[in-house]
Amino acid sequence: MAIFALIDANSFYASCEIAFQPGLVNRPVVVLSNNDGCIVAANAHAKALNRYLTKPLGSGGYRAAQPTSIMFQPYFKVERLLKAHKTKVFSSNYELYADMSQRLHTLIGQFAPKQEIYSIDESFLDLTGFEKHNLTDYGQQIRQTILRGLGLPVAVGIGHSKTLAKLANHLAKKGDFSGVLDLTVLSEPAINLLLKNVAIGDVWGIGKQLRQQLQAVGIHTALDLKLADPHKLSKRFSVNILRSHLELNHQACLQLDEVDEPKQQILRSRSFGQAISERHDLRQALVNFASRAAEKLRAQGSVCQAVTVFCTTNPFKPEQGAYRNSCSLRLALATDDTRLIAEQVKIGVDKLWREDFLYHKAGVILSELSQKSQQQNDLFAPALNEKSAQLMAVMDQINQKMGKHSLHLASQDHANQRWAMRQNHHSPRYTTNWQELLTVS
DNA sequence: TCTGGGGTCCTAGGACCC
DNA sequence: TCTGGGGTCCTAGGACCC
Repeated sequence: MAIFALIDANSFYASCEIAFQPGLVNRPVVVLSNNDGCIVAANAHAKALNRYLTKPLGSGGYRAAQPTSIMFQPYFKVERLLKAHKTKVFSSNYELYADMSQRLHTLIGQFAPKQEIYSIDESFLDLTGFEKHNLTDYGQQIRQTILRGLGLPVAVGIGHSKTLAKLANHLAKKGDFSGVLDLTVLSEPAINLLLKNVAIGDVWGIGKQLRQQLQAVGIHTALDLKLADPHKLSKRFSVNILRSHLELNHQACLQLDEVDEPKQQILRSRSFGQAISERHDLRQALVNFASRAAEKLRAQGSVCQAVTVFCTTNPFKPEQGAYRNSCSLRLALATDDTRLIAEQVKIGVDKLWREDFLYHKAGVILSELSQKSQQQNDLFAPALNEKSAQLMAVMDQINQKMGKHSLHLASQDHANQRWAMRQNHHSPRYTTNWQELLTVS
């Protein structure tokens, strides 16, 4: 029988910050999204502040106020609460988190021949054939290695399917298991007892909508889904639910995905630090996004044939006027040249632009991607330009060596960006920038 | 004043074909 | 007068994930 492990860092972004400022370990710590918009990571001390929050009553007043979570709360709404409890607040420092993530996955990978890097802070391992080891001890070894090597706390969940490994990981974080839970050695009644206490919405793949639909047919816990009649499930729901049902019954439907497939679309979007009211600024912002997207495109060796541009006003301020629109453009020949993509973006901006709106967010999507190495010339399109490839390669090299945006298009106008992100609580890039190394006094 | 960003997969429905 | 049915492909939108 297959055995999967899921290793997952506890509140990863917050833990990365604490790793470099260990004095914070007993204080609430939160990390904010771009623009210091809302809370995207919180350590246990910060999550404990949940008890001070309650959801407002529904408009009918019939629903009881429920405690809610500080996760994903807009920062300005909880700023006072956080301050009152001496919370350390960080803007997101993705350069640091990405570097820590690489180190984390490298360490995890040493514990099994097959690894799937599932997200910035999660890896699956294939532990099939490791049955003769004590896998709980093995999980503890993984935890110790990562704690010693990176100062990051992780939890380890083990089961006969990915869904069960996820679920075990979820339970391992909760307390009674010292960070490691191996379901493969538990009896069926013992497992069922655990599943009975997992809400259906906490099962991997069940979001808000499906949770409500499942609850409506009497499925409230992971155990309910495990014991449900598969025929009834497949009549009423999509194949995903049936798959979850099987996976909860120890039948692995999802395999380990070892190879890192190239992305099928590349998206770069941002909310602006300050709303945009001039076409020139929107164009400048979108050309900047296009430039970053094109870098990512080249980094995975792809070319794109479609460019989509979108923009929207602030959905939280409809009184300022609401407008959102998008525009897709196709290129005659797929490309990875920043200049050609930027050209399309400018055309898109002119199509989308309406006077008298305050633009709050915009983005660029590159799609219809294919591998550059397999690209064919089109009889009716301009021939592939070798100089373009050389120029882009030089641009990428210089920017990698000298820092982002060292070399950019004039229309990006890098010194003068009124719409740039707000980031008032940024920590140093300890591991990726010589100017920002940790100093020890 | 201040509300994130980047992805994948699935499905329904329309266009089109024979 | 009577006006089918089945298949494929594509796209938009919804739902989910972290």
